[in-house]
Amino acid sequence: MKNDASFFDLVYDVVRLIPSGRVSSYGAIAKYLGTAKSARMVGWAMNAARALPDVPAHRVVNRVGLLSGKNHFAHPKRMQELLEQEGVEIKEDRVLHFTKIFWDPEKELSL
DNA sequence: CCATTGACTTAAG
DNA sequence: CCTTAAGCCAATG
Repeated sequence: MKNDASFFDLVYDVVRLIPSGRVSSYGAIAKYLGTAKSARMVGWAMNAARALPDVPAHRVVNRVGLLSGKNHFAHPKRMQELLEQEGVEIKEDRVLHFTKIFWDPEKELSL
């Protein structure tokens, strides 16, 4: 059996766990995976995640709640719309109440 | 193999 | 939270 637990697969696994109406950050996910300094790699993984329907990449934003990845979606507005559909308020491409709806895998999963 | 790039983060101002 | 600078690591050319 080949456990091809690639970095990407691990990222997908965490991102899939993000509940609706919540958002997480690349750094938080990276840290959870043990590669805290490779937050960029999480973004890179997300780039590949576009092909995967199970990976809600729109719930992953940067550390200040900025929709840094919106430009990589089908349409730049897509990410904001998806988040708003889940009850996340967006203003100027930024998540409102970011600290409140922020979902940290290290905290939420280790409780 | 070396250079560039990127959906980031942190530190300092 | 804004800007500038530097660090980080994998993929891509």
